[in-house]
Amino acid sequence: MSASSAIAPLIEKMARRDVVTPQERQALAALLGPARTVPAGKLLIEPGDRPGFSTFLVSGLCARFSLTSNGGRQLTEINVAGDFVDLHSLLMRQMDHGVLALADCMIAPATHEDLRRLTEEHPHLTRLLWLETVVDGAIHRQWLVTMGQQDAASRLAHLMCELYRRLEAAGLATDSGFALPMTQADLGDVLGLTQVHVNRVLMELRRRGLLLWKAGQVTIGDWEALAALGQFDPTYLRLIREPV
Amino acid sequence: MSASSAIAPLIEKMARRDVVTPQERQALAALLGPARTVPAGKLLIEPGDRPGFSTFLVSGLCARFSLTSNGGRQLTEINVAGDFVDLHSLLMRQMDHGVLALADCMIAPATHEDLRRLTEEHPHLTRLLWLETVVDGAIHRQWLVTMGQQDAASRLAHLMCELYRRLEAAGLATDSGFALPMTQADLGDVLGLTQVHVNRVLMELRRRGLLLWKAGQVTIGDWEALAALGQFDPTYLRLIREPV
DNA sequence: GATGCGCGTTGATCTAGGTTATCAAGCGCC
DNA sequence: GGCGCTTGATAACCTAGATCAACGCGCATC
Repeated sequence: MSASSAIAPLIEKMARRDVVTPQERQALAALLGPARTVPAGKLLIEPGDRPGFSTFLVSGLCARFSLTSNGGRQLTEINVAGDFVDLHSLLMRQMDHGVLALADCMIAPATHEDLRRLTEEHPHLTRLLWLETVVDGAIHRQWLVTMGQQDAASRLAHLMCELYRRLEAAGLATDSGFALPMTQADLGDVLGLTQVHVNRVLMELRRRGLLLWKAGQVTIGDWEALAALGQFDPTYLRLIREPV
Repeated sequence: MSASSAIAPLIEKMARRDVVTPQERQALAALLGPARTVPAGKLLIEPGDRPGFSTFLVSGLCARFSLTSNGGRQLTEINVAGDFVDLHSLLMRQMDHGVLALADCMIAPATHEDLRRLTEEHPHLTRLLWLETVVDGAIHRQWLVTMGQQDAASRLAHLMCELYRRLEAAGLATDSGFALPMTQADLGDVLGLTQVHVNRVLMELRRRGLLLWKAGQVTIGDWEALAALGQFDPTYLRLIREPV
């Protein structure tokens, strides 16, 4: 896969937000080093690492996670193709979390040296990359709101709405649903629930015809009802054209 | 208050992370418009606003919040003097949350026009401002971990540790504690708990000698025990010298 | 074809934290 | 000095979700 097609999903997402010039597209494509694959279940990035590059997700699905000393694991964001999974490490230097491949992933590195040079030479593109990390923050805030204020069913509904919209933006959803190759236990670590309770809530949503999740494939049964249950408002995903 | 002394707490924080040149200090000071005060309990920023400037907190204490349609309120971050409370609005354009003054606040605006110009002319300073928003994201992630994986007492302990370290970095803590002018109900909206349960947990921590909170003043009784209970690791606050 | 195992499903029981209500202390305000 | 309002403190009761324990099914391995 060429660097320019590898970076395509990111450019597509950025182009929904602002004009991206041919020179900028070229500069982005030039960032990516040789791609490699990581099989499902392996780590893309170890927690605490100090990478000299940021990792771009060309294809697949992965999740940021933190471990607690009492054996817990919290997934703090799910990343889809077109996301930099640790762009913030350019500035944080030390990773505050790890990144796990949920499905087989293809990733490509962008060295911090090249990224830093880009911030010197392409201020507008820098703002667009900055926006990527800012949207990560907005997603985290939204998850905090659902964790703190909504019950298990609403939380699950909200997550499914978010994933649908984000995968759709990356051209990875169908009219009826999307692939979600993770276990119910993984999902519990996203929502702060046990695998058992995730199962019960899934059953409930299935029974009410809102959602079907079978063989790693989510089928939306009733989008309106699902969005209402999850109190889903996509503003925070910032998928609209407003130049920066 | 002059612009240069108003921006001082931000420069101090940045200088813990990287070298900030005199020209950069000057450029930062030049960002701030005339300061104004907002009394405790009022909003600095309405949710959904499209401000033409970002708001810098010169002094006081405020919190980002989101409301849910079922009457809930979640505070997603507490901001201290030296923080930009909505730097991300430069890129998000529309606010995804509101900002509430917990104590009387003095704030100063930095127009998006000036901030954009700064990103054109000061790449290194741009990276330092970018880092500010990246640390916000790291704080959100840490809160997600505590919300999803820790019980009420650990969550409260973690929050107190975080606030202590951040206020200390801003020169606003004493050896023994810090001012926390908010109600137990507010704190419940931070932790995703009810006021009643916050009260129970506070009593428990007080009984165990970890913490005393009286008349808006937190006194740390046993830092080691508190940090252990909250599983607090300050890495995510990124308060160490590592040039970007 | 037997064996194991990951994953989903289900039931029984327990508990952290929610809900509701009450009361007292502090405090500005008339 | 009394009045109303906010905040903290507590108690009684209730529920969402955790915990623990099976069990079944698909699927890979031998």
